[in-house]
Amino acid sequence: MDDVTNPLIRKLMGTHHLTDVDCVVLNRLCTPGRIVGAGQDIILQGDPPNDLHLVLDGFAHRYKVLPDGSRQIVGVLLPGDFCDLHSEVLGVVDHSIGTLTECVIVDIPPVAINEVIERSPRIARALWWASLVDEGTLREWLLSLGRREAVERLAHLFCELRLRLRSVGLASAHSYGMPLRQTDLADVLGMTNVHVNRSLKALREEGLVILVQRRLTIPDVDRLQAFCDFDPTYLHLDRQQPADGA
Amino acid sequence: MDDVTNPLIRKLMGTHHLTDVDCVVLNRLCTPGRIVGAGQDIILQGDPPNDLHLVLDGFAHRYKVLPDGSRQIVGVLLPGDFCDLHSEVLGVVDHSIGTLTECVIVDIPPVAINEVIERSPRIARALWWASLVDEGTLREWLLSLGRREAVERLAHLFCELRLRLRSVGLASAHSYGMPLRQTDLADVLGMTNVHVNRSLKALREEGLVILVQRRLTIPDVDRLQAFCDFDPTYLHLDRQQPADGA
DNA sequence: CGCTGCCTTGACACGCCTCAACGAGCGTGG
DNA sequence: CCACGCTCGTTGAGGCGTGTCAAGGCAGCG
Repeated sequence: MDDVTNPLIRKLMGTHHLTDVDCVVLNRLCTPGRIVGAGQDIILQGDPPNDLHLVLDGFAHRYKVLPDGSRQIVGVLLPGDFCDLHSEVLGVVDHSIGTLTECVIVDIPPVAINEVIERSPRIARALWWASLVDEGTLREWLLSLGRREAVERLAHLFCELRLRLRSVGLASAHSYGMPLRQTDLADVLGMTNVHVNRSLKALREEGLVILVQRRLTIPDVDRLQAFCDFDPTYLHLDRQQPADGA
Repeated sequence: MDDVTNPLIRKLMGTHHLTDVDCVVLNRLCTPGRIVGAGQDIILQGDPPNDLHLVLDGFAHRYKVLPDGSRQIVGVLLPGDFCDLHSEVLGVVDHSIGTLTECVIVDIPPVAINEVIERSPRIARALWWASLVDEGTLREWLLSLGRREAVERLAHLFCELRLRLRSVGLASAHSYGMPLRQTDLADVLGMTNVHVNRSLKALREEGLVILVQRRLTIPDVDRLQAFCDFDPTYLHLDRQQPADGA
């Protein structure tokens, strides 16, 4: 039984081998977390690159807005997820990041990350992996938005969140806390809150999900996954081959 | 006048400083290109990681398919674009890659890339940048699919391709070769070929684009960009700060 | 000459959006 | 203690955007 409370370490160790020293280093990286209230922005589109940010607790989101005010969420950030591992290389960030619930956020100066990466090739590789998984998730979302119907999109998202939350110990086999409001779900799935409501109703009436009091329960995971054709490959949660020493 | 014919180098030099040696190294990396016919697959979903692939000429695409046979294109690969810089880290690839037109493809063994990256921090950074731009493009596409109407999506794609092709010298200010068929456009934009046809007609009748004989002309770029609210920031085509030596 | 691939157009159906109203829960203040 | 306002969820009616199905046109090509 490992008493890992740091979600980043927990996530990475699910697929990668890390030494005790690696864990200490990562833990130190995550030390001073600050609390950010729900619905606050952490980074605004157009900001110059600055400290990196890591979610230690709570739900956050990447989003873009159109001039007419409509919002599209292009990423849901869970505990253990980096917000902007890339901003230093890209320069001006091209999307905003904000909290969905109250969060614990760590601000990390770029130099600190660079040091860690240079010292431990294992951590470097694991972080690279995490960033590539994020990219793979974007591709899967694109498939959902382009080719799946509303009900399936919703079911697919629920399946994804279940696995991602499990990988940081925040979901049991059949249920997890789901703090997103229907409006948030709508902005993730490219639809309206009204239609999210109806789709949710459809899933409920099929007995596929139960969502009460911000807690989602999936009575029969296999059935839900079959319903929306969920294939978890894109999350790459299976253990990686040990990297041959650099 | 630089006689750079290698699209990868041309793309990277648009935003990054590379030394002459860097260019020689990159050129050597791209040497034996092979011709692949139109409509061929280069990588299939589920393949184990193998050589990396780079497009030297022609149009290729990343795509995913659903069990019902519908296809979603999750990336258009132009000359100078890597297909799978990431496959080694992720393991099993989670999407397929195929050609849209006849292409020249280079197969690069992972070790060769690693060597290059280790020797030149400038190249390493430029390649990292390229990979992050791809990710930013995914986010912008997600915004399009989720929150823009069909006509705007189409116009937005045309604007994006114009800039990306310009960065490798394959587009003039107002026009470029556009080999995608309407079915391909449909699979990029998450719609049907019939509706692509109608949207194209709408753009044509507005005088916003002219598409004849696989060549796209944009009479008034500003007007088209305004029409679909195109903001090129996400392509990060502006010159990067010189990286401070690692 | 008749394929075949791609574009084009029309009629109709359906998924999802819009607008609008109402209800439940909850903190706040009189 | 209850009225009040607020946020969020729920539901209905009607309309629009896009999909589906089907037919025909045009160019390239064996």
